[in-house]
Amino acid sequence: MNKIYTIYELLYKEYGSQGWWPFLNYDASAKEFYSYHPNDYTFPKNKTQIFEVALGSILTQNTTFASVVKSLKNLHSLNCLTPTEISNMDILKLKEAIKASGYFNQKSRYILEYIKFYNSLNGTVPTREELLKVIGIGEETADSILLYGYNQAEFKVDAYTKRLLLELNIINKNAKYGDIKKLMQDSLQQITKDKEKLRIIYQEFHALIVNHAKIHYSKKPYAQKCFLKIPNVL
DNA sequence: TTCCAGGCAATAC
DNA sequence: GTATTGCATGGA
Repeated sequence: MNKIYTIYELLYKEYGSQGWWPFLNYDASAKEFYSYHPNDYTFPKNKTQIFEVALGSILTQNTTFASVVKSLKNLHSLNCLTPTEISNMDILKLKEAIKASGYFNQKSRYILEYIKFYNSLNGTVPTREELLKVIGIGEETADSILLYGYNQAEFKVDAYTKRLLLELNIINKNAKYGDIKKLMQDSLQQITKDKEKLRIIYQEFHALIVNHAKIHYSKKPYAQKCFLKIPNVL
């Protein structure tokens, strides 16, 4: 009788492993420039990829990842995907490179603020509290960096998560980010206490919600064909 | 043309 | 502490 876990199982059964976060493919023979890695939970492989997650997490704020990929491609073609290289860029070139992701004035600043913070870490894992002090890093971006960059068991809530749970009458409309995050984590911690298993579930679950919501919760009226809404499914 | 996208900070009450 | 507003491009 754990509705949240039931939703996870149903989504996983329907869509399978999502393999988030997508990473730049350094293999020139690869079909996609940015690729997902279903059923492989050994990512990120190195510091470069951890930084890539943070960069993508900032760029994807209120934007589709397809637009983010354009920005990342631009940065890659300029050989500017590392903290040092980005710091040394002309600010106007940086803005131009990330333009496709929108809010380029704000996001260019956010990226530079994050790099300052990132450098101060000296390779250590940041805490959520520290991340939230960085200009441009809110709750979702912090959880995104921790969950997908540092493989920490921090559930990432987004607009889709709230919309889905609202539509399924599991939360009410004034539920805050922290309320929803706690509900998800508390529910899933009933299934296992194993931190590593939890982070994998959190990683897949958020990605599954996004995938499902893109299909059923993007256009109003929502949930016309959402299989989770069928009576007695949950 | 309008609507929305893997949010955040600043400001106003 | 909660609600509103500006930020911006790009695809459907």
